[in-house]
Amino acid sequence: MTDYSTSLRTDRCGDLRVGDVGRQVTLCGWVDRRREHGEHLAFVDLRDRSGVVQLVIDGAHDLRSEYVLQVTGTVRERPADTANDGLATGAVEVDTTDVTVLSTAEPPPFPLDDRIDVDEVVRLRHRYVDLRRPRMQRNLEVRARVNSAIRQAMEEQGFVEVETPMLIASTPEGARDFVVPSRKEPGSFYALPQSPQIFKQLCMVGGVDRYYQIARCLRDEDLRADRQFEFMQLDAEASFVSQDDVLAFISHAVSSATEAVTGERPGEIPRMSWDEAMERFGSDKPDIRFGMELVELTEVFADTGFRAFQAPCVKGIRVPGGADLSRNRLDDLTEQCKQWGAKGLVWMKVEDDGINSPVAKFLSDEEMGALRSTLEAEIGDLLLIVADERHTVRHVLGLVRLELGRPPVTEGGLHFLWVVDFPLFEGLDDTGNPIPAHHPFTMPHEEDLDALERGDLLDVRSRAYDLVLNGWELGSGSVRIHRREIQEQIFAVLGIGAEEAQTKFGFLLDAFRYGAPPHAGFAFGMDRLTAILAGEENIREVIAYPKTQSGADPLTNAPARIDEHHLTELGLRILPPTD
RNA sequence: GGUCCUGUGGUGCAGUUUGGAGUGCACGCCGGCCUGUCAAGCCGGAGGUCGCGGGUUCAAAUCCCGUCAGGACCGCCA
Repeated sequence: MTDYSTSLRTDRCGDLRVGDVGRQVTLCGWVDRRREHGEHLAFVDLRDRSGVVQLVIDGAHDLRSEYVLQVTGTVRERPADTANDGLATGAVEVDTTDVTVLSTAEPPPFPLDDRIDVDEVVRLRHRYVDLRRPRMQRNLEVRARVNSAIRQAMEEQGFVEVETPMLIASTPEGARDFVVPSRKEPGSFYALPQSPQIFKQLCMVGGVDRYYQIARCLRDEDLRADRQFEFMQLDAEASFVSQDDVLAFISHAVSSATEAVTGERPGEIPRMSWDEAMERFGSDKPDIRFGMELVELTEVFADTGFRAFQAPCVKGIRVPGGADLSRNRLDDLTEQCKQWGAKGLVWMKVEDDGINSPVAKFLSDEEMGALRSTLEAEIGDLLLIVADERHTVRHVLGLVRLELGRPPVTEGGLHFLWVVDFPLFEGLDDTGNPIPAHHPFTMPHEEDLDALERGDLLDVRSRAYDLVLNGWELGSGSVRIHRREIQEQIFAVLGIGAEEAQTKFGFLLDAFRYGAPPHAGFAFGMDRLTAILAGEENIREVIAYPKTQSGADPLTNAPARIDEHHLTELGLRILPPTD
């Protein structure tokens, strides 16, 4: 039990219980609420990180909201019928004899009440006030507990924490780098790390056979509910291991973090192949908390006369009870599907007297029957069908499924999932070169080395894997290539020549010449894991000082201009805006 | 780069569809009353560039155009 007493206080407000009755205590905290009954009786809820306790004050005091107080008094049991069951300290109160105002305060810019959703930019501008709210206190605590549990879990498994630099050389692949100008070498720039990827692989060559780091990563890409410019990853890498070993290490870590927050350890995390995830859920990060899976209909319409269904792939989803969606909503949904890349969306309402759909007249009775039985349609359901190239159908229906079925973050439990057997390449670019799905050091699946040899590149799976939680991609990893000839083969199919490879990745390739162990690793986003465990839809809620969607910080007004002489020193000049 | 939603006293909202005086609700704030409240209660009061700019109109929070800010999403994030 931590001792929270200090020179200024004996106890924390929220810790007082019936067992403390009779004790004289000194407390420090903020005025949460006041209930004044004239000159001779006032109730003041005093709040600190631990919670609130009711002070009973006799005599006049000018105590306003958010004043910081030090009070001394005696803990006593509340009179009969005045206990507050809704409060942890509700059985007691402090009969206050001394009150010292440590700080006065202006009225807060917004109510410190978790029941009211205040505009986020107002909260961020006064984040120091926002952080006093129980919700934020709790989220920061959840975050700290997750961090601690992850560290402990990695260390239990023999991982060594190694710190890697923030000022590094820009690497050409991947996300847009944040850059930092060099003063000593004007015109040259450092990049801030998108991840410690190369450093951790160098650690493997360096004999650190189990590396981990809770690392800050920075990517200059557009922000989202689950993405900030800077974010924290558990980054890990191990030597002399297989994919299964890595999955076990990371499963242990996320299970420990989950247990630390919820008190319950999740069972073994199931695995699903990338192909199955795409076929059944239309996503490589399937949210398996709910059904509405994608159902294959290509065969049903193999000989159809309906032109819109004469496509390489037809799939549908059944929305239980969705027949009451309005025509407007369906039109919006159809429009959205077009924006997502489909030619259109076919909807059918299953009603008492048959199928209600604008396209029903184009389909034969056999097709209708087969459709209903394949989708297991029941009266009151809505059926949504997309026909197109297979990847488009999966993608669009996957988004439709989430749009219509995704539960709130706090519902449906915690469903971790390993997605394995990713393709090595996700397609071909305009010049016919394959696009690596992961990074170019990802080991091809050993069973698919023949296909790689033959040049059937899109059939080659990789030893890459993702960890998914409730439809959020927590992170990804892979077995790395440590053999020179396979690396050269990959570079060759990627169209990267020996010289280019040397320029881009020279120091890693050089390192590999000095004895590279087989190794594999993983990294996952701590903010995302923490948000879901805290029941938040948005990682900003678990970050003390986040940025808005445009990348600004309303608290400090970053980003900001810098002085001319500062620019000059760095050899920089700002161009006029172009438009 | 794109689609959609939001912007009204300190805070949360209604009002915008169908133009007619800044019209309303709740919280907070200020003052008064109040000895068992706990989202205390009662009485009174203050507080507004309806995000900003332009247009239409006799008249704009309301309609139109532009712009800024915030949010959700697509693209992007090897």
